[in-house]
Amino acid sequence: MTRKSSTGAETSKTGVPREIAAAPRLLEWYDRHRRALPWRAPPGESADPYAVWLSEIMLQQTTVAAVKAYYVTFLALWPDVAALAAAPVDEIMKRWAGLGYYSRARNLHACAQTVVAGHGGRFPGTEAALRALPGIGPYTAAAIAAIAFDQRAVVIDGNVDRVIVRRHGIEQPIALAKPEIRRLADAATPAGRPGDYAQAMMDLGATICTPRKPACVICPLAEGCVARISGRQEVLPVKGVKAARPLRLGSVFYIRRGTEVLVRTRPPKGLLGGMTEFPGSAWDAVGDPEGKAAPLAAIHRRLPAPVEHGFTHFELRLTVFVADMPRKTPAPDGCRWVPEEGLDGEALPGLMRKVAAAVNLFG
DNA sequence: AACCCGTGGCC
DNA sequence: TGGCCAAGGGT
Repeated sequence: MTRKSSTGAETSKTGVPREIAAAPRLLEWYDRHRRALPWRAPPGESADPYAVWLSEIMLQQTTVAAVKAYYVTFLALWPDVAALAAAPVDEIMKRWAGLGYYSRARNLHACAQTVVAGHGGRFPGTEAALRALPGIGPYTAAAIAAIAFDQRAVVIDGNVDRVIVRRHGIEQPIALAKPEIRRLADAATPAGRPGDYAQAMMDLGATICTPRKPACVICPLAEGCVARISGRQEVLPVKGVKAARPLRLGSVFYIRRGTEVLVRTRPPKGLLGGMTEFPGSAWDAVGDPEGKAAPLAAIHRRLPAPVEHGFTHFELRLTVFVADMPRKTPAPDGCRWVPEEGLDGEALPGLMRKVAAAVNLFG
């Protein structure tokens, strides 16, 4: 007979939690349907900790599709942790440009240097030691320990959250259910093939137990899934209350000197930390509609349409001003001239690429 | 604990 | 079109 335990976990007639029995089913499915990804070792081969680490950092809050090309480039430029540690951080920022969450790039470099200087150039093989490295949090430490070092670690990412919430019919928002999710994930994690199990959960979440329209009909874990049985697979997980995204305004100045353009480097920490930008005003509720924040006194033309960009927690609308300066105009303090042709090679974030594109279009 | 931190693709 | 979402970490 079937009953519910106090945690809400389904139990079989033997009293064994279904999650334990589910692992072999999941691994069998993984062996047939695993995605081929550039950072994955072939079946049966052990993964390179450096490759696993690099991919996991890039994949933090970032889609597989966006990561692939960056990963291939990084691995070609810096094939091992020593090479990455020896690279100038500016070069890493440039190659990271466009991928977002730029503190990851700075931490990537810091982590590589720590591994070289403090661990003899080899990644530590325990979850606790990995967790102590810059840019490696609970998820990434567990993932590397499991995938690269074959250790039984409880790997919980957004996919695992979603799969477990559905499988157990948890009706609370994920943020409130974290402790229970952790308990259930721990109970479900097998001792054998921990890396494959972790990646199987991610593949399941990415291809079958997707956020929208999950493909329960072909799901290897459909049996015993509370959400599936109750028809609530498209309702769970319940979403939490989202904070409103305020609008911030500002100005940005695209100032040319012949074939060069004026740029500066943002402070190392905070939004777009360490990245290159065109000079401009602060971003606030008021903005700079008249272009008073111009770094050089000049005749500026205002582009007909502002550049808009969505960040995680606010929306930005930038008024773009364009000016042309005489050949020998010196760069103001904190700014420098760079060839327009070389902008692609700068550590230019997506927002600033939008600005450059708007200038090319209108000005 | 609650914010802060990018970007592109999806429907 | 706009809100949602993606292999989270730092503070």
